[in-house]
Amino acid sequence: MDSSYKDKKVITIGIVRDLTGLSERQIRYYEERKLIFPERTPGGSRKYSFSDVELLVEIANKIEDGVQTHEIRKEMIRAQKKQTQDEIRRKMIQGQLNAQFGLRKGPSA
Amino acid sequence: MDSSYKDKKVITIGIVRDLTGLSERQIRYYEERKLIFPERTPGGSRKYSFSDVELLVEIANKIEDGVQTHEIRKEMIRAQKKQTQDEIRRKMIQGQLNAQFGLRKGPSA
DNA sequence: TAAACTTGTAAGATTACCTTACATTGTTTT
DNA sequence: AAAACAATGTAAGGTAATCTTACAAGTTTA
Repeated sequence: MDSSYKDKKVITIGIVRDLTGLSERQIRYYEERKLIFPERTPGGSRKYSFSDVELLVEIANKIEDGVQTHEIRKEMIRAQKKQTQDEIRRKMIQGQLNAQFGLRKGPSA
Repeated sequence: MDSSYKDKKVITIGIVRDLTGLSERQIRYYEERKLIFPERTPGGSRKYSFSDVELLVEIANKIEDGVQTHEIRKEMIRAQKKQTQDEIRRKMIQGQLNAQFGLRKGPSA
């Protein structure tokens, strides 16, 4: 529900290289290892978001700490799974509240 | 003092074209008329920010209303001048308050 | 009407990006 | 230790994206 400019995929790989200090080779390799998922232009050029840039910096830090892409991927899946579960719980609680008290979407109106 | 991702110049002209619906010709022309100021890569490619994209949409709307770039530029300069004045006034008032009461930067600490 | 405004289009050149492949160095795994 | 894998560099050849300049054409302004 945030949906700012942060998640819009509009940055080409050259800019990402400059923003992160990583090589294009590295950026493409992390995609190959399924750590990052750029979109593509009709012509095939990669497009990244600012969120992607942030993620790449985190990845680079872990790599520097000796963590392998394989490990990083597992961590990411774990974190993503947890977040999904949290969202489900949150929605369930919201559902219970609505059922009990018939509340509206927000405190307004 | 905002300085989010919104003002970082990271978007190439093709993406701006897609985001705004304008032609590259138009985008470059509005630059020629000093309505927009992209940065450049070392190789010479233009780089725009999300703010630039928003501004281009506003420009496009005015153009559609029959306003000429010349007029739009005058409006922009006027608006910018006003904003500068507002900032000066705000700082002066802040200065007076600090002189009178010796307040800190924020309500924290 | 002449001049300026706005936009399209084309040409030719250059930059940016793509994929594939091979090499290297270090680290696991068998 | 040998083999396999991991991470990265680099090179080649090709395509996409962008750049500047110039001319055309319809519209608006002076």
